[in-house]
Amino acid sequence: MTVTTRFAPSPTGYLHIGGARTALFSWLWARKNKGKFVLRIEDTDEQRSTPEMTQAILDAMDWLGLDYDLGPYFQSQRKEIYQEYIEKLLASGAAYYCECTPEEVEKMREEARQKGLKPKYNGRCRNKNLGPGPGRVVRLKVPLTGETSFEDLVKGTISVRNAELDDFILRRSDGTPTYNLAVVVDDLTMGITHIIRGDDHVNNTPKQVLIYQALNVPLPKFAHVPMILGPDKKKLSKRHGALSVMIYKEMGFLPEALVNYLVRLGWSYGDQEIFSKEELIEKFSLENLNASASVFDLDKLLWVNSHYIKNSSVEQLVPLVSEFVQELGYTPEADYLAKIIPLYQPRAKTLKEMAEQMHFFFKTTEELDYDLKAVKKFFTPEVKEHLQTILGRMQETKDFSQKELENLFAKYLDETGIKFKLIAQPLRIAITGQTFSPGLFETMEVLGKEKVISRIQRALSLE
RNA sequence: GUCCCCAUCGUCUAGUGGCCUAGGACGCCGGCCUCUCACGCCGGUAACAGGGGUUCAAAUCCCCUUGGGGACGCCA
Repeated sequence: MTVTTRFAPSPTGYLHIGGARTALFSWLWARKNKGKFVLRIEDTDEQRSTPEMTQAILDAMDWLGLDYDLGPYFQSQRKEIYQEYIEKLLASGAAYYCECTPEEVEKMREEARQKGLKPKYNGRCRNKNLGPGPGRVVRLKVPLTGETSFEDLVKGTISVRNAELDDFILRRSDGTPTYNLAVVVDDLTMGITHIIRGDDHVNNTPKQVLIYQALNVPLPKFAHVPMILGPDKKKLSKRHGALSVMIYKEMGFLPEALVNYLVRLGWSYGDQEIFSKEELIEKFSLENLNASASVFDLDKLLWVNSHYIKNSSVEQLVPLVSEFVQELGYTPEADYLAKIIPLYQPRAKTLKEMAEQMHFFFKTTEELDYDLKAVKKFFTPEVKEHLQTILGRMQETKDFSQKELENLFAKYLDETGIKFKLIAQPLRIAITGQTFSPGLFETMEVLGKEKVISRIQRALSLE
């Protein structure tokens, strides 16, 4: 049987970090086993589901590189199939109609709570043999005794006493199927072999197992992956910021970096930290998934991202960085950007940071803002004299390459006996306006003779 | 409240009864490199939640406690 996994988000919100990770695990498992990955949109909650959210989820998966083989299927378009299965359950006596109103059921729950028990429906209509009728729901007749258990691929055996469960609803009074019914029917009819999903579904699983059993069909394999927690160890939520994965794109993360980080969060392969996608497909396994929840650590993500930035090719980076640069209001030529990017690859943690740091490459000499405090500190009369002389020599140079510039300076230092340190910072301030930048010679070469000279001139005339 | 799940450095983790004086990574601290900021390199800091068992031997197995998370909808 071909391994088939699925990702089944409900389009009531953006694709968040936790969802992205389970999608990733499902995708990896399918790819590793040369199986199929199904995308299913669980939009049975018509009030809260929107096409915009569906599109946003699709976009996010696309950004992460999670391609699917089948789907997207929409639960809203599969209503007949659910009805068919509900009828089967009704016909076999595994399910029954219930006429209790929501208020009545709430009362039962309240009574149970009073007694310190788990709030449940008390099975009042279980033996009434009711037929269809307005306002009536269909409930599953769950065994009163015994227990329901299943093998979880990450957590081991999980079992619940049936007495803990109640006769939950399969079909609402408006005729729509509930989540638990729809999931089982979908997973069954789509041939899902491995259900890899979030931890928060563990409690639903016994109910679903009961439906499989009532339908008299074999169980798929289950793998419940732990939740991702915020730094406060609470479920990751809006107040931890950055919920949607697309926000990470906006923050300047590379999708490969996010993928790498997310996989390593809760999964490991010895001591290895960096994995290419191909390597992940080869090495991923459900057994190595950690059973406990893990805390999202932005610092480590940043580190992984900087690794990927260092190891990306300039060609890959140009279009990406270009977007961030444009956001800042600059529109450099791609060729120019391609020369600047290598200077920042070793020093930037995000693409956004990269774009922000290179601003002085895009400004004209007149637009450049000088750090006046630094100018005051470094531009002593002696230094200005040196810069003046060097300026003259630069003007005479034809070749403004890094190598030629290094020669020019070496010669000057040799002649005057001064240390490079004495003029390095002043020169940096003169050509970048600030006290930090990539190496001076690389910077000057990329900036070009004309700009370098005009900037030194402007800096010298500042005070 | 009830049920389910989980528990190694601050964080992600290695560890599947002896290789553990518990390894790696991020972070942090210190040093080196150096034209600044970074990168890089070297070194350091820091953990088996607690208590009982089982065993010649336990971070590893069992039980209890504690702590954390999740679920208890005609939401998904």
